[in-house]
Amino acid sequence: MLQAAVALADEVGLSGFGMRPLAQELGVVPMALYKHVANKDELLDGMVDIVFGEIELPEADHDWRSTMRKRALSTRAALKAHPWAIGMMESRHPGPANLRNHNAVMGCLREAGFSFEMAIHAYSVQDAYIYGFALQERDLGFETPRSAGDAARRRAQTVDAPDDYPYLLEVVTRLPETGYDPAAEFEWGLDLILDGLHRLRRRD
Amino acid sequence: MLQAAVALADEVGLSGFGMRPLAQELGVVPMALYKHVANKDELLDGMVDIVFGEIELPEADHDWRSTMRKRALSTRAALKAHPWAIGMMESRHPGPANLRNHNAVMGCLREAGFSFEMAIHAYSVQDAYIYGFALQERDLGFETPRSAGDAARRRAQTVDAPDDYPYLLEVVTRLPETGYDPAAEFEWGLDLILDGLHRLRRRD
DNA sequence: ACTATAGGGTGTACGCCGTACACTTGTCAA
DNA sequence: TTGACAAGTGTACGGCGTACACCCTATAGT
Repeated sequence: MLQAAVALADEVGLSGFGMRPLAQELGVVPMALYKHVANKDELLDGMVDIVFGEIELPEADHDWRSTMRKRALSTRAALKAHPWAIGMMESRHPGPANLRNHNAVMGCLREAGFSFEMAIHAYSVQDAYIYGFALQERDLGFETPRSAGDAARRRAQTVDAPDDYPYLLEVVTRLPETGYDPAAEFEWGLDLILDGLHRLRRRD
Repeated sequence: MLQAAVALADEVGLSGFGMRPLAQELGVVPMALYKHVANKDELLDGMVDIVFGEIELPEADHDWRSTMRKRALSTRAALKAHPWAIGMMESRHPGPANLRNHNAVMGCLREAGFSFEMAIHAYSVQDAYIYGFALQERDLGFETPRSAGDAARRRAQTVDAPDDYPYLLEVVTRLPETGYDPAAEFEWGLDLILDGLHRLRRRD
């Protein structure tokens, strides 16, 4: 049932998702769902934990940097597959997959020699970047290099007086040419952050 | 009317916000609102642009780094005052304040000598971090040092088997002691990113 | 073999939501 | 005086989450 709920939300988005559509999908009357979950909120909790379960757990036998890098890419992949989850990953009652994930990430940093304060800093900046990037990617519609250009052009056409915004104009004209690649963009920022953490850590 | 809508959303949150409550607040019947906006979506567009309007515009006469730092702090402040806007800043039809803001940020970077590609990178990583941090701050309930500790403790109590998650346990026990300060945390990550950009820029 | 129990599905109904559509009212220009 | 137009009103429809009472069926205990 949770699987069906996730699949439905993937298809129709968060706004189209609900108890009644889900019931229909399962060939059942809406109230039947309430035999398995207390309410819609609890259902969403379970769905978010499924998404957490799709994120690769950090493994202990690599260096912290490549481990963190892998889990960042994996997290982005999960959020890309389930865009409806982006705003809910940290806001809901945490499930077991959520706890395992956070525990493993924190464990990776601490075992790598990060001080407690430093580990908190590192965790915070990485997660903020990952979630924020996923949010932008979803909202701006920059899915692929091609669609990024299309989205940029579409935005440009809705602007009344483009000449008032010369720098924006440059973006929407040059971005399609240069072939913006969201995956590469994500890794660029991620590496900038990991570089920064690497440098600061050596100073301990 | 837009002002009233923003104020109401600030009070009751996005879930409690709607045409009917807003109409009641204004002492008017719900359908009266539709003389001023086409629908709820357009209303939200306007509200988001008000939030954009509260973000200080970068000024041209400072160096790029302190300018970007100021606008990041200002953006966080606006998002903190209007948490309901966090997931909507880049997803809706852009209004004039939005365009002015993006144009000014891009202009600051380009005038400071960033190449086009580099400016895109810099913009992307900064905005992802700002929006992501705001999202986490809202969802985790880390408003002040004190409430951050409370939130951590509360989370800890809802976990079934805390001993399975030793590193998580360390977080929820030590965070309240160390006096986690979200504002300081935000600036820590922001400076890490700005440092990275500064270093990369010199290499051009 | 008979019955009690419980887990899952059903049907109805209530109060929310956004909003389409037809109507009234107040104001000001021609 | 009249006509147009901006602003507010009332009713109604279809969708939502879900409370509550009911039913069916499979199993367990006697």
